[in-house]
Amino acid sequence: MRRATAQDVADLAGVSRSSVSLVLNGHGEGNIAPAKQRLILDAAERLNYRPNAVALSLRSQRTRTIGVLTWPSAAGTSSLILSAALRTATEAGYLLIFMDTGGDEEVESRALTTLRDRQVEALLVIAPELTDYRPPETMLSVPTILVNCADPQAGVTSVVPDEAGAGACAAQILVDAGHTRIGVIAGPAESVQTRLRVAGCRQVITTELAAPVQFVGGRDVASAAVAARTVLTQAEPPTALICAHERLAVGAALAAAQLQLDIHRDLSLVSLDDGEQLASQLNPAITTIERPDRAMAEQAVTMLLDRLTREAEFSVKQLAFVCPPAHRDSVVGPRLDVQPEEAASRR
Amino acid sequence: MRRATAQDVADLAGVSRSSVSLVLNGHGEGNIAPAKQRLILDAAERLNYRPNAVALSLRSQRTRTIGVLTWPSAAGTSSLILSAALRTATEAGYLLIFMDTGGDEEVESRALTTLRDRQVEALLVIAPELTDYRPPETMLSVPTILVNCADPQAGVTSVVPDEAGAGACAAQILVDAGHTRIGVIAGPAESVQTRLRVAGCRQVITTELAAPVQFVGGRDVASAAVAARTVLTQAEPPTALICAHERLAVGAALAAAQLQLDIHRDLSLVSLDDGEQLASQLNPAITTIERPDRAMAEQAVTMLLDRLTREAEFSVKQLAFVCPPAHRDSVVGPRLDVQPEEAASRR
DNA sequence: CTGAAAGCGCTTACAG
DNA sequence: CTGAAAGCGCTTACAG
Repeated sequence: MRRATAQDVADLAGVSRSSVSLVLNGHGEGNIAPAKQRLILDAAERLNYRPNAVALSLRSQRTRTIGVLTWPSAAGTSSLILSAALRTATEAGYLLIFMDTGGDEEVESRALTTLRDRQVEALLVIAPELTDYRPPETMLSVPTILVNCADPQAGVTSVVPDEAGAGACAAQILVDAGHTRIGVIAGPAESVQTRLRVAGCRQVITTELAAPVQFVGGRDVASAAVAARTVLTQAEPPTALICAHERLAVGAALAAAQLQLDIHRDLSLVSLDDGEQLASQLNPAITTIERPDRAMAEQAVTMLLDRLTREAEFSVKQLAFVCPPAHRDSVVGPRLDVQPEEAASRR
Repeated sequence: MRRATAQDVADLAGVSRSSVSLVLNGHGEGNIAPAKQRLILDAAERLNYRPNAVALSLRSQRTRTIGVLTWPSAAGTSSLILSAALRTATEAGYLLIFMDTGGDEEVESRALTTLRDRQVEALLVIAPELTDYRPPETMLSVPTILVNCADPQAGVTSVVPDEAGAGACAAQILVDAGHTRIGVIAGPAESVQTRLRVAGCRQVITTELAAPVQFVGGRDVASAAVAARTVLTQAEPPTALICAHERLAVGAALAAAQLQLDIHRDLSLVSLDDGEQLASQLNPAITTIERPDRAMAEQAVTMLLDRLTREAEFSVKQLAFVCPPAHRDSVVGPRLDVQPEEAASRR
């Protein structure tokens, strides 16, 4: 069954296509006789008429479509970013077309061509975790925003989490709680995201504490467990741990369990990132510094829409979003081993 | 800078639009003089001409676009399904337009209308975990496949994992290894996915073992840890555990660590699902039954494309994909507490 | 107040 | 061998 066109409506109502268009777009008043308006509305209703968006696009030269490029891969991209971007765009009447690059420049280039052919009005590049992104030349022809990745040359505007700030926040929480011996499960050194988080920790710890801090590796759950075990079994173990990622926190929790260390009583723990809602599912729930995925996505899409509708130029090149702490039950003051005389004096 | 149109190419080459179209679409041979063909090709190249896909769609009445509806929410949807669907569609020259329903029928209905207006040729409905899905009436006008969800009335074709088979497979692995006392961390009872997995386990265990099996709850990491601890500390504890989901396996691993139980030596563990690659990151890596996300997505898109290009009707109403086991290091035979005389007799 | 015409960018018969 | 015309479905000036 073919979809009804404006011509079908016009035929049924006994008027011309122009009249149908006028009435259905709210320009009937003062132009079309009230009786005819009713006729047209009824006919449209009866035929279940809806304008063909493709024809509309060709006519108006606007597709109301935003291309989304996942880089280096769609796998791993935050579904929170996706859903927030989706919702914001939909509410404004825009559609999102997704394409994956697979981290391959050749594929990326073809994807950009396809998107350009489809006349997308703007572009969003989304990365699973903060990385550098070097936009190809062709990208410049359409308003573009990078989400969770940034152009080192700052040629393209980006919306990113303040990862260093997040690391600093984590460290500050522990320092404020009174910890002086802090260990950091740092994660893979080649990751931009991890490097920034650790740098933020280091900054706070070294200035506030003037105490040595231990940075150990860990790239997945198992290796984080090993790293945590190593640092927790040495002579003067840290009283608190910072994990650069929630998976590392799972590893740390595993190590603590093996060592019969209670995460509330014996050891404090702060984790960066709770995108997978893993850290918050542990017992006790781990205090985390969250990545503002929803806010970043909303901001990016909103900026794009503003640019498209109001022709407003982007006023900033990089927007770094604060990562808010979620205080849970894994942080308390350091455990002071109670001395007999001290205990006595308390009475 | 405006994009070049076929008219621009025609003007530059000094021919008509028709000739440009003919040559650029490979119908030049025998129709257009070789010299003119060269002229046209050069002009197109010089102007960086690419046909406008919107105009093409209007003309051909084909948008080469598939709508993707995430249900009940985009958050949590497997990025593996997304990336596989993306790749398969892209390779065939099709585009994917995503819309989220947020689990709201009103929103879903609006999304379907929008997709219909945009003239999508087919529809994919994707769920984060196996659930029932009742397609609204309006859906029936375009070829549709449900991925990871199924229509109880079987009105719409669906591609799903064989969750019961996955559960059975997990149980069989432990039975084959010689375990007779098996505990199951079952997960939330209201989840279709979980219910089927547990039913599969139960089936195998009760027929193969004629031994009682313990099913305990667990809905997240923390509660799974509690459940595992309960079952492992009773009088005759199970020698092996099945977790209906990898998050539950993390909980079980935590409980085991607290109880100083070694997952290889003292306790075997099989987990369903490794979509987040959590179970495989533990130490030892946990044997899992994988969800065939990639295969399901490829199959669904391929069926849709076949239907669109070859007009082939769907021949099956439901495709249940086998969930393949990934054997790792968490399964060995049950630990037989070595009796002195037994040990002696072995010498 | 209303219809005929033009045009968005394309391709495919159809004349010549 | 090549160009003019028609038409996909729409809207917006423009005549009347």
